[in-house]
Amino acid sequence: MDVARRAGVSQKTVSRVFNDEPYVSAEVRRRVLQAADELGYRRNNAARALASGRTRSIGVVTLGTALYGPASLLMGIERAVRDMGYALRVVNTMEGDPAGVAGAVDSLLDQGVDGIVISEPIDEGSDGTVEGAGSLRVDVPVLVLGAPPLFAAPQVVTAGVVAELLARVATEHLLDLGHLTVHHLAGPGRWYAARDRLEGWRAALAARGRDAPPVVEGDWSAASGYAAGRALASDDDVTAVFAANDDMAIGLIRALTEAGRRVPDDVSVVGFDDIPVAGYVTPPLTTVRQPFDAVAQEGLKRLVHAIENPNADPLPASDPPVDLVVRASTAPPPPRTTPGMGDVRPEHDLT
Amino acid sequence: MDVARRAGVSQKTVSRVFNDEPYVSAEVRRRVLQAADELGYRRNNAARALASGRTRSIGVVTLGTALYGPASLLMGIERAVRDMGYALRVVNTMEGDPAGVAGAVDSLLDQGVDGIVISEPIDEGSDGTVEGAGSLRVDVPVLVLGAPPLFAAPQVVTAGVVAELLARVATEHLLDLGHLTVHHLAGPGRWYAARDRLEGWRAALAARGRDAPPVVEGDWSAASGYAAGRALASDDDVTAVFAANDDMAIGLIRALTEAGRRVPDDVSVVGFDDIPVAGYVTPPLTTVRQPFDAVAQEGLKRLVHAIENPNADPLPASDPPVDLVVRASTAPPPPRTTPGMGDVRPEHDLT
DNA sequence: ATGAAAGCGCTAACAT
DNA sequence: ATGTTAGCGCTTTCAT
Repeated sequence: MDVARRAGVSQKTVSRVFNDEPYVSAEVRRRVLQAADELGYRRNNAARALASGRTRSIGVVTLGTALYGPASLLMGIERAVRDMGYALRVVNTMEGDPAGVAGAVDSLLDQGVDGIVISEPIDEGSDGTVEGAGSLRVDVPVLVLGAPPLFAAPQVVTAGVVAELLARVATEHLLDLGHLTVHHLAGPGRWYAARDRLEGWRAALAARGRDAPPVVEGDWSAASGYAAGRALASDDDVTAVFAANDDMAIGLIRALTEAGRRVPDDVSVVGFDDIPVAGYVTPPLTTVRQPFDAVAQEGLKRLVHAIENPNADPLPASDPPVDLVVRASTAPPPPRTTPGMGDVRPEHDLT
Repeated sequence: MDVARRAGVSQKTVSRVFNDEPYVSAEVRRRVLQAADELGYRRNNAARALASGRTRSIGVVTLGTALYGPASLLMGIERAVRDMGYALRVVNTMEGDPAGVAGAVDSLLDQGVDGIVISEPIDEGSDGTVEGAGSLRVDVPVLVLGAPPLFAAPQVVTAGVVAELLARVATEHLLDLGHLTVHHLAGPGRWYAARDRLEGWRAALAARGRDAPPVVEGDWSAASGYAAGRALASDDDVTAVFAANDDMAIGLIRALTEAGRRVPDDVSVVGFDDIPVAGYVTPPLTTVRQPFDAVAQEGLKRLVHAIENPNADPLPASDPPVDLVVRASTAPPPPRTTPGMGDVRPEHDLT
């Protein structure tokens, strides 16, 4: 090619310079670099991929929501992928998408990627399984974040199953405050993320020998938290609720407050995520923070290891940090008195 | 190639089948498809890109934050890109990144993309300009979302400069309620998104002949809104504030409330974005909603047009819808009385 | 330390 | 309606 001619060397030598291979004299390297610069040369990735069989890119399958958790995780993934020297390709699977995760993976495979990240998948089949996951032939390593392995691939690594631990910590915080039990406002059952939190809550209660009250299921939205709150407010036994995300917690608190149940005086609420406004709503929300960046980095390190060392053993997983943020939405339970309504005092306008 | 041999046709015919080109008999098409299926064939994108000179992919440069606005826009872009039949590559520019937008664009160009989307850029240079934007040679069409054109590229199209309009609507809403003027809690001045909103606010005031009070600048966070609120609370002339995003509005409201200024009775607040919890904080927030999906779709349609018709005129821009969501954080101003503190009553715990 | 030759798997341009 | 012939711009392999 032109750069080679201009520098008076062979094509291969140019290739060596750009790939930082050894055995090029400083003088030749300089000439090549200069020629390339003058010509505005940049190497063609398609040709590289074709010749080498590697694309140096990683594909990620996400849910296509701007929810704080998934969006934060995606940003962490982008950063981790770039830090590892790969390019990132993104495909969303909207909820209700007929093709689902399998379709997204297929499209990534079509595009050509060296590895795939599946971020916080959900069940899609009516039978509670990931659509088509079994039938798809995946010939690159896969990293599943926040869910069990889903595909038969040369190497499947998982990371970020930390939600269960965080849910335990959140529940224990309420128990430690003296609450006899903790109710749970769960996310949609089809989300692995929701089920992990549910399991953590259940485990924390079981460890203290407490019965788990019936679960209320929301859809992550504040509106669903509000609806749950209206139902829960009439039950005086409810003194503590662990909500599976902050949005629902905020809706829940609003419904409780409107029903005359003060937070945290009458009912304590813990959220999940620590969204940006969590410290500024009324009352400031006690919540747990997910280590998105740490999870993404750790997962990617292991995925790239699997890509670059196909026959080596997978890298071991390590435990990410846990971060409980205690604010003002949690307090010890109210003193046990004769049943009856507390002082009902609606404080705020409705919409 | 194997598929061709197995189907007993030429390589070119296989190519025709997979590209839906005309002039293949139904019979041959069937045979080819079957052979491909049996072999688990999928076409190699690198080879396609190399031979055709097109990658069928679009790169997007984003800010790498999980803020609701940018994250929503990114999701809209992904969807739009996929709908147009392209693959999406993502590169973030973290704030403070020395390479900045130019570095991200460069890396996209390295990867090989047919077009580039720059999503909500910010100024990076200390002199208030986009770092290196001028010196970079970009030879593919560029779409800039929410900012003026930044690069000299074969075609540069912009879309989504709707923030200014939305800011006008928000400000006018407060004016219509009877407020004499409206204060503005702006986003960081380096963000075009912040400056657009500032301009819209200023224009709305100017159109009614009102003076624009001094601007308070935040950093999008609820904490910065809270800090601004403490400062504003002591000024009894402040009866209406337009915040450049909902997070800041929520922090602002908290500070006002703690200072004994009731919202909306004493001070009205309008936010920007309609984040998921906006309707469930106290009081439910009046805000404007950005048409992210519409902006992304329209922008991408025009970008793809520029990619596929290099010599044609750019498609005209169209106006996206405007959506003011009126909730309970805005009301007419309080009756003008003798100056003095209202009833100070701190209602909630601090963190 | 450098070069020559071959070929990765497609599509473009031209047959037939 | 189908086939042939060339490359696309690199990396690989093997020489030197």
